[in-house]
Order: sequence, then C-alpha cells, then structure tokens
Amino acid sequence: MPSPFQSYLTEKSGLKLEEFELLTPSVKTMAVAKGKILLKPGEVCQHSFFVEKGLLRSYTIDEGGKEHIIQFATEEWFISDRSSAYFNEASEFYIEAIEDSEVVLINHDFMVKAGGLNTSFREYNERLLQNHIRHLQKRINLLLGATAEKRYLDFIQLYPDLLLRVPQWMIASYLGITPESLSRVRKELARKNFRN
Amino acid sequence: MPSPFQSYLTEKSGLKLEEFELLTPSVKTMAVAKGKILLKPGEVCQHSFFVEKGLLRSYTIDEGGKEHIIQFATEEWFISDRSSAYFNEASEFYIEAIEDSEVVLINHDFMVKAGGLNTSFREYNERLLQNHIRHLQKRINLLLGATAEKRYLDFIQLYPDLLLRVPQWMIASYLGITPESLSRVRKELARKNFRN
DNA sequence: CCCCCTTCTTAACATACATCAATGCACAGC
DNA sequence: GCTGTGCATTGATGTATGTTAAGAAGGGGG
Repeated sequence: MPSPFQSYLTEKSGLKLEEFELLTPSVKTMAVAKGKILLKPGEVCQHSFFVEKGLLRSYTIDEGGKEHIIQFATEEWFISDRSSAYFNEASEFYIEAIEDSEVVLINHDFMVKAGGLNTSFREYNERLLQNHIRHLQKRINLLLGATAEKRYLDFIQLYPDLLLRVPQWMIASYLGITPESLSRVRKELARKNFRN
Repeated sequence: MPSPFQSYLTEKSGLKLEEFELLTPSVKTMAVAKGKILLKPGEVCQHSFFVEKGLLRSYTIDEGGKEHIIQFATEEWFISDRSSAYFNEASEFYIEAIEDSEVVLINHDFMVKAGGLNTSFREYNERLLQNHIRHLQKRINLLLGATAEKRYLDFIQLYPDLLLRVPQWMIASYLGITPESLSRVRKELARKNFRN
C-alpha cells in the first residue's frame, strides 16, 4: 500500500512507482509528538520534512527572546531550512511539531538520486523552489505595505484551515504582531461585520 | 571580446565558451536610459535582466499609491519577476532603470537551451534560486523583528555601494519606512557615533 | 474534582513610526 | 544669474501597534 508521501510524489512529480522503490532506502517515516523539536539553530539541516499527518512550524527567536514564525506545514506540505541544507550552513531556526504528527524525512541523497532518475522530478523540484519564492515575495510585500488587519485577512484567505488548528498567538507571531494586537484586530473586524 | 555577461557566466556557471556561442541568438544587449521602465504590472515578464552597467530596481505600488522597493540590481546582478516569468502570470511589479544602464535580456529559450547543454549550468541556476530564497527569508526576518534602525544598519552592511548611488527615499522604501523616518534614524546614528 | 497552566481578552499607558507642513539646498534648464 | 523641481531635513502632531497587568474561560493531569 503506497504511503501518502509516495502517492503525493508520484502524482505531483511524475516519479514512477518502480523508481520510488529504488529510493525507499533514503526515506524514513517517523512519528513525532506535539512539542518535539526536529531542528535547532546551530545545527545543519539534514532533511526536508514532508508532513503526512499533523502540523509543524518553523520559527526563529530574536535577540530580544521573541519568536517569529516563518512557516506552518500541514498535511502534504514540505518544511525545512532550505538554505541550511543546501549551503551546509548552521540553521537559524527551529522546526517543531505543533500537533502529534507523522513526517517523512527526506535527505540529500534522496534528492540527488530522484533527480538522476527522472527529468520531471527535477522540474517538479524547480517548481517548488519557484513557488516558494513567490510565496516569500508576497509576504514581504504585505509586511512592507499592509496593516495588521489586512495581513490577517490575507492569512484567513490563504490558510482557512490553519485558523482552526493553530493557537492565535502563533498566528500573531506569523503576522508579525503581538497576540494582544491580533485580539484587537479581531474584535474590530467582528464589530464591522455586525454593523454592516 | 567576451561581454561582461559572458565572462560572468563562464566563470560562475561553468558554461564553456563554445557553448555560449550557441546561445548568442537568445541573448540581446540593450542600453536603457535612466527612468526607462522595462516591466509593468499586468505584463508577463519575458526576460531576466543581467546588469552589465548601471543600476535597476524593482518595486510595487500599493492601493494607497505608495511604492515599495523589492530589489536593487547593480553590475553583475540579475533582476526579474521570477514568478511571473516562470508561471506565466501577470507581473505585480515594475522594473526600472535608476541610472543609464546596459542590460542583457535573457529569455526562457536561453534558460532551456543552456540547461540542456550543461549540467553545471542547471546546478548554477539552482544555486541562484536557493540563494534568492535565503535572501528573502532574511529580509522577512528583519521585517518581523527589527527596528528601522537595525534594518538600516543591516542594509549598510549588505550594500555599502548602493548607499552612495541610490537616493535616500528609495532606501527608505526598501526598508519599509518613510524618507522622514530614515532621516531621523540617520541623525540619531550620527549623534551616537559622535558621542562615543 | 480540583488545580494549574495556557490561551484569549480587555484596559491604561508607552513608543515607534507616519503624516503634514515648512524650510533649505543643490542642480538643471533657460 | 534666476528659477523651478526634486531631495533631504526638521518640527508638531496623529495613529497603529507594543507593553504591562489583570482577569476570565477552557482543558489536562494528579
């Protein structure tokens, strides 16, 4: 029976079942309990994590001790410190399970071999990178120009499912505001929607 | 005599001179006057631009009419709307010459052919993408956590050359603050450096 | 069942940065 | 040599968001 990861990959990247077989030695599935930390600053990131079930986040802690959430990852998402993995540098962030989760560990070996097997896998990988860039770009734009309220509305649009699974203080952290401010924003939105 | 672009590429990407010859039909060099706009929102970005001489910038204009600078590009930098070019979508930003410049236009054809000729070119291209991601990531982190002053200091570190070539209101726009605020930040820094 | 711990909310106050308006300054065009 | 135009600076004031502190509403573990 194919794992969710295998199904996902064969569908999205055009990797064949037989090809996937060859890669299984480079792939490990792992159960991680809520709160478990998979990567710490200072370590070199050795894996991409594919979430089969559950929810992870990546975040930094600044000199003032404040957390800033970089990314959430739910089912069928990848999460990793790409820069650390690719350039073999110390990572600057944490990756942590927000819920009890099942994740697939993908190492460098896997990427090289899969790229060697199959052109369409390489293309898929490039598409992932390009998509990541698009996403980061958009976020920068919001941070440069939009108020907390707009950023929150955008978040709701983009990740309606996360709204229900992630505590609000984490959403606030993702948006770059305090939980108190988010609370006020939500109150204000509720007021507007009621009156109109 | 090799163009700056050719020298750069052969050095960085391992593309051979003979291979480059095959690609010349897909490459055009172009002089652009200060103020000239090379890409507008709504258009699909057809080129990457490589700056041989001069200085370009990319920026968006938000609903309030305010500019937000995404990127500067001086000699030996690439600038483009990757997402637009790759996904064939309408671009959301402008690309404009800040100085009289010489740029190389690189189209999709070039990328495909170069990737076909040479594995190391593909690797080089991936390195560029990964590097871009690292850069965007860092900027997000600064926007999330750092004050205007810290962001400005970081900018100075990273782009000391740009400091002298770019008007301050553009630096302010890149940092996500107003020119007035930047002026005050600079004043404050000057005061500190004098006293200590 | 109770207690503790985390999350969320609310309020009063603080602050970084924006906005608006005026001035000075340099440089280009005539 | 003037004069206009764009950029930088400065001051007065406004506003969004942060900070601190407190209390209320759940939820899990003993």
